[in-house]
Amino acid sequence: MPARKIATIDPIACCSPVSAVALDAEDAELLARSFAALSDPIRLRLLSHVSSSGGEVCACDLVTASGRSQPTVSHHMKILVDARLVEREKRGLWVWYRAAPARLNALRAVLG
Amino acid sequence: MPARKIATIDPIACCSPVSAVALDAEDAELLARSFAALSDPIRLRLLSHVSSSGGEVCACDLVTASGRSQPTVSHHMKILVDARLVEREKRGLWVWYRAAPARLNALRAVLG
DNA sequence: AATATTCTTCGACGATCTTCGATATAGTTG
DNA sequence: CAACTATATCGAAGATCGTCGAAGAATATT
Repeated sequence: MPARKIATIDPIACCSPVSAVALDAEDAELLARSFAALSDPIRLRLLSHVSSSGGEVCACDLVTASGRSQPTVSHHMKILVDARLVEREKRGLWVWYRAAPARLNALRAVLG
Repeated sequence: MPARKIATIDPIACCSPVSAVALDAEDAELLARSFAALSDPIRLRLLSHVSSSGGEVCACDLVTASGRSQPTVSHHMKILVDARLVEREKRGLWVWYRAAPARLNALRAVLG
């Protein structure tokens, strides 16, 4: 089995490992966007907070935990949701976040 | 064995997986800097080019392969070197790069 | 020594990012 | 319906980033 691309179509696992084949421009763009979501310390702590909670975390809890303003947390969580690293569910007035490990697994696969 | 930190001292493998324990500010800062090195499509392609070559790649080769100016490539390669993702060796007039997989492995461990 | 070559650093410009106050939106409660 | 609450969006200020031409540093050649 040649070490070619796994599946260019699949937006979750788009690329073969970095060390296997040189990335084309489109895959690089997609991957860079994902890693950009992880390139901010506040976002990493927000993601870690959600992931390590085991279940769901309320947005209001993230505001107090991160020490940033509410609009700032909302902005960062939107980036994490758009990157498919966390899932968002609104129930009543509150918004609940939970980890979406599939994309993290894909990124891990790309790294090696 | 509790799922605490692996080794805060080690700059290579600094952190336990994101999903295990909430990151502190210092670890998040260090990790964010590493992921930031991967958050640009040009850098991803440069890294991929070096990693997939199997051995060493000359800087001049990277300029033609990336389609960017020579100072821009030098700038990006410096970021990758500073992030310990590639190693640089100067021999005569030429600069050679090779992959440094240890840091990539550490980042992969953090992701899961 | 003088010249040529390869790469790094500098300086600058435009684009993007982070941040937060103010405001808008959606949903609840009286 | 009106008041209230949790979150999202807007607008702006300041910081950081990507980019490249120009200049500088290191090394080889003649």
